[in-house]
Amino acid sequence: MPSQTFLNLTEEKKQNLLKAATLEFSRVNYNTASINQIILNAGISRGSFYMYFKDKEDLYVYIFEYYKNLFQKRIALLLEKNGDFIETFEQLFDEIIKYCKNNNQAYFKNLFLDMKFTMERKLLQKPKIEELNKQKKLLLKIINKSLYKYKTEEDLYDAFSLVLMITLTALVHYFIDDTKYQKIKDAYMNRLHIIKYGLYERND
Amino acid sequence: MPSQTFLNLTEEKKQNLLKAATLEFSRVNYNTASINQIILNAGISRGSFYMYFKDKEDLYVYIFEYYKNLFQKRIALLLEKNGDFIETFEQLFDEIIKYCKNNNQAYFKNLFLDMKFTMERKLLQKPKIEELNKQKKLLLKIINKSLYKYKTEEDLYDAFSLVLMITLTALVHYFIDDTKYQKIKDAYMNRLHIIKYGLYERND
DNA sequence: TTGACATATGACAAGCTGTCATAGTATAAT
DNA sequence: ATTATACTATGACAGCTTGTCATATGTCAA
Repeated sequence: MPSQTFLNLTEEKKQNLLKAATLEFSRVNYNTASINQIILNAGISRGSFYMYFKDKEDLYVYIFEYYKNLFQKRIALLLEKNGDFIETFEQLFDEIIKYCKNNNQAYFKNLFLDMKFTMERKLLQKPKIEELNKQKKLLLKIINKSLYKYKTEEDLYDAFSLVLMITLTALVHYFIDDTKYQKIKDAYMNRLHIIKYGLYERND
Repeated sequence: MPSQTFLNLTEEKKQNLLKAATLEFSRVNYNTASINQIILNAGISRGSFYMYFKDKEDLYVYIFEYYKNLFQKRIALLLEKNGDFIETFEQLFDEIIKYCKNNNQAYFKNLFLDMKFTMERKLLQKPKIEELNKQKKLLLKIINKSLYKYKTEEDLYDAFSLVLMITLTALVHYFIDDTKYQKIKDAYMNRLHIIKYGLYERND
């Protein structure tokens, strides 16, 4: 979380630092990214940086959260898709790829390659528990329960997070070898198909 | 890949270094782990270390591969499970947790928390392509195709990797809050259930 | 014993991070 | 207009990191 000092800064100054940081996180992966390089990019002093952010991770998460919120809002798409979250993710997959291609592609590439399994949880969570529950409730309200076998809220929410994870993995695959969109999309669709109708022949 | 120099070392010396490294990777996560600390633990000189391994990652991967191979061998369990890889993973999940609890638990905790989405691919791959294909072929030979809707090798292999991913995620969840085994196991089983029989009510 | 080769060493340069005493700037109050 | 107060900016610094390299030591064969 950035300090109040940072938040008080003029929009210009804030954007300047965030741009400088994004540039560095585009150049190399998270581990290799250097605060030295960021303050050089931004043209600010070492002391100032530590006035604004606790450390590199603090800054990284802040930028990450921005995009996270951006994509999270698009969950509104659920309404257009009649509460079918599988179809929703299917479209989001393409939207996200398109967005990443047009905005800081290199940044997103490093982001997805650095993406950890633990992130899935971060993506599902708003910082505060009340917020989380609110989001969860909203989601469960929008979801068209009649579509699915599993009716309890817990089951549906877990199914939702499963599809989120599959989507994330597909995005990561796409950014590993960014040439083969169609191949990755097909594999992604296959996985969704399994989720929809199951893998087993028999149906006991 | 360690140098020939390292491989030539006596078993004792090799184990000494690997133990020292595992100790450091147990103490802190990968990023924070320090080569300085490792050579201190091992009682060897800086120069020697770089004689053996290119850098920290090189060493980390080497240790990782050891356990990877260990668990990979247990895929033989498929035979006992009549070629049902879902049931196979179900049991492997418990075996792996048990193993980790009894061996370097802290190391595995950090390993799983650091686990990236890109790892899924590493886990599916043997270094050489011929080896990979051999493994893939073997797998497809063992798998009981009659169980599944999807019959082509590509589809089955992708389904396999999907279940692998779900298992990995469950393991990561377990190591995030290691108290709640039953809760994580239940969620894992739910996910496998979805994979088996599908999520949709209708079946078109 | 000598050479040739493999292995081990630690001082070193170059880089990094986080801190802190100091300096500067803005806003409010007298 | 001047002082007080609070906020903001600075860069030198200590203490850590890594990877390299000239040098030293060990080992085996001729």
